[in-house]
Amino acid sequence: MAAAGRIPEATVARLPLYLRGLETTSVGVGATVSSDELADLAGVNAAKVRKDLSYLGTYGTRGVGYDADFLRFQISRALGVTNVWPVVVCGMGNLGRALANHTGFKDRGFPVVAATDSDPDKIGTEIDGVPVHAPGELGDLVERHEVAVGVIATPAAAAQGAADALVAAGVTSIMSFAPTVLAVPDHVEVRAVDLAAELQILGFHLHRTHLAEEQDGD
Amino acid sequence: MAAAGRIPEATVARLPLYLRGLETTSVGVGATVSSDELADLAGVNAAKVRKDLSYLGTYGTRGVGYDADFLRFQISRALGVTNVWPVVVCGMGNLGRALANHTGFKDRGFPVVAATDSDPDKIGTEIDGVPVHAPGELGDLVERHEVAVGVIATPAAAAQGAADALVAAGVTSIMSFAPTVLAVPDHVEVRAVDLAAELQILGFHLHRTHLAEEQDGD
DNA sequence: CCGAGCTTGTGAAACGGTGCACAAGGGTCG
DNA sequence: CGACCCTTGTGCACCGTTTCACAAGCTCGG
Repeated sequence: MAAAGRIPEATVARLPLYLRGLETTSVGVGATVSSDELADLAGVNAAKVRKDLSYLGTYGTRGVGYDADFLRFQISRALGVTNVWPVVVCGMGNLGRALANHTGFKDRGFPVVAATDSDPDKIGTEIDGVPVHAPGELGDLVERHEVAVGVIATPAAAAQGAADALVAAGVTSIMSFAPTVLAVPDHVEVRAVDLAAELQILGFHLHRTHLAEEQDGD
Repeated sequence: MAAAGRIPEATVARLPLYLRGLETTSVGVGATVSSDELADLAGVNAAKVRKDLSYLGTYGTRGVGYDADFLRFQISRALGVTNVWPVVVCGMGNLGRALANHTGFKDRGFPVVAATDSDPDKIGTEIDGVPVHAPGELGDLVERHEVAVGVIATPAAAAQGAADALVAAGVTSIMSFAPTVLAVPDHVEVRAVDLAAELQILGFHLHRTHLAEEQDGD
């Protein structure tokens, strides 16, 4: 299996979990992890770990495991974590503020360098150290800070406008929390996170087990 | 295809999107939607819409489409949206506060009735109308408010403790934002949302296209 | 009442991902 | 130095999901 062939999307989605696992456990230099241990750290099974890592290259040693440090480096490299991708947050409501201040972003190479909001009271201020600008300045902001990723945390009604502005400014990666479908060109990648939808999926299963219990119990 | 047979997990995950689509477009009583229109509203393709809806039952009319109101009702019923599932938020940091105040939750049947935090300054206060309690009171809170869903928005280190407390209190549905694997019994369903991991997936593709451009361009 | 036109519902094929099971191969100890 | 142990890497079968393609079936106009 070639070192840098096509990596399946499902594998890409798990690489951050492996990396997280390797980084949260303080392993000494030269220490090894087995696929079993890494599986526990990431919450998947060992077969998947081995198959996933095999897409990156042959970095393990049979009978021993993976050198933790080396593996961390290789996953980081595959993910491009060596780069720093500046982020702009559109919409500084409750969620936007929380995201702008989220330490996990900066820690993993995604510093929030600026934000936009349509509220005149917020424009020109700094919220938790992040300067808030008018939506119209998005193009400037992207260019000035070499923004690579846009996070949309506006109300649903404003989301498409924000997306359009981001795309116009040349941003090709968008993470959207707005409960809405965004229309963007093909070369732009959108990851939509609908928190309420997520809860509704939990609700579906709750509902199911409730029904089953009623039918069963009486 | 039976009306209430097993619904594939992938379909369940899309039902909230269909519902969202139907609710955000103000369709008159008696209006119909075609699978094509609904596909646009939900951001999927028409074939998937038809297959998904066929798992719920035969609610469309050939040559016409689906009665929008009736379909909305049927999807709601399948999802159990008629029920209200009270939510408790563990960890009132930036993210927890944003979630507790998220209107999308209450609007879709998931009112945040209480929160916990370990900060003594917050315990006993109300944040945006949500009373904050000590983590030790979780059991009481769950019982008193008939909490059905726990949202974990604590730092990673405190997440397992919060999960344990929720499980001990009888909660079987957990949505976790902590970048950590949670160990829970089999009957407990966890949906883990790692926001930084999400960005890293975007970063991977950014990295990829950057590499391709470099190799291509010079 | 019939035919044209449209949209659903659904077999069936294609696809991607998962998990098993085991050969390959390095380490270790006697 | 050889036998044993251990863990990786991977071929393969399986499964859930997606997509296609088309028959079934409804509506409407003539």
